[in-house]
Amino acid sequence: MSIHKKDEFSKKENELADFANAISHPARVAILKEIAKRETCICGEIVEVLPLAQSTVSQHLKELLKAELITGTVDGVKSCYCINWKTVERFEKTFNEFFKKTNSNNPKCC
Amino acid sequence: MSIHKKDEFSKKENELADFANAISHPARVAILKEIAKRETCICGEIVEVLPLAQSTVSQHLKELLKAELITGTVDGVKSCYCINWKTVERFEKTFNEFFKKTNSNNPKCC
DNA sequence: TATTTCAATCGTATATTTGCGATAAACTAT
DNA sequence: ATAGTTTATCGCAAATATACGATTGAAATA
Repeated sequence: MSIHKKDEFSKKENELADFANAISHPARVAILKEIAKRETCICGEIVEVLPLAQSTVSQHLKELLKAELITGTVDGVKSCYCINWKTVERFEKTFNEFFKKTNSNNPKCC
Repeated sequence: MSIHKKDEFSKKENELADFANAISHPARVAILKEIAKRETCICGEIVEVLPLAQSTVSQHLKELLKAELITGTVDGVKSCYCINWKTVERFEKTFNEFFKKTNSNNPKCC
């Protein structure tokens, strides 16, 4: 928290960076894809389709939860996960807002 | 390259993760913002507006270049940088494609 | 009740990222 | 030629991230 000077940057900059960080690992992208392709929540089964140990997958799920990209509930012995579309849309909006402000085909650019 | 099993995941998953990784640090977001807000390329001046050492900023710029998020040219003793809007748009597209496939307001979700 | 199953957490090893100062390389100005 | 600018790179220290096996706890089942 001292060498990584996150406090020196604005809230928006950190928000965008944090979100990006959540999907900055192929395993987390794969997990999201696996959850998103279902009609309902996914209960269990995530570990089986990933080339990673159960504890590792659990850690990645924890990070996705922390970023509020997924929601989780407990169903008996199983854990169920869903995409949190609200967060996905919020990121989309923040990203577009951030990058769409300026001229995207400036001839004066190098 | 062995402990981080990136090879085990698909090309698209890695592409999305790599892009996200490039903007997963507030300093890099701040750098992009600084470059994007100009009408033309930014030559020099980046270091002054960031709370980081020159060498650190240079490293972040290198990463943004690697991700092709910015382009760089040399103008005498100065280095000029521009946003590579093509990459920004490609990410936007990949991201939307990835997340828009499924129902975003599924009542069966937890 | 005893056993099995599922998933979170702990402990640990290794790899990567972040950050800075020092230096180098290349151009500019005197 | 010399001195000053600007930026990339090197070398290092510290922080984080990634991955796994082992363990734990809680619920399901025999």
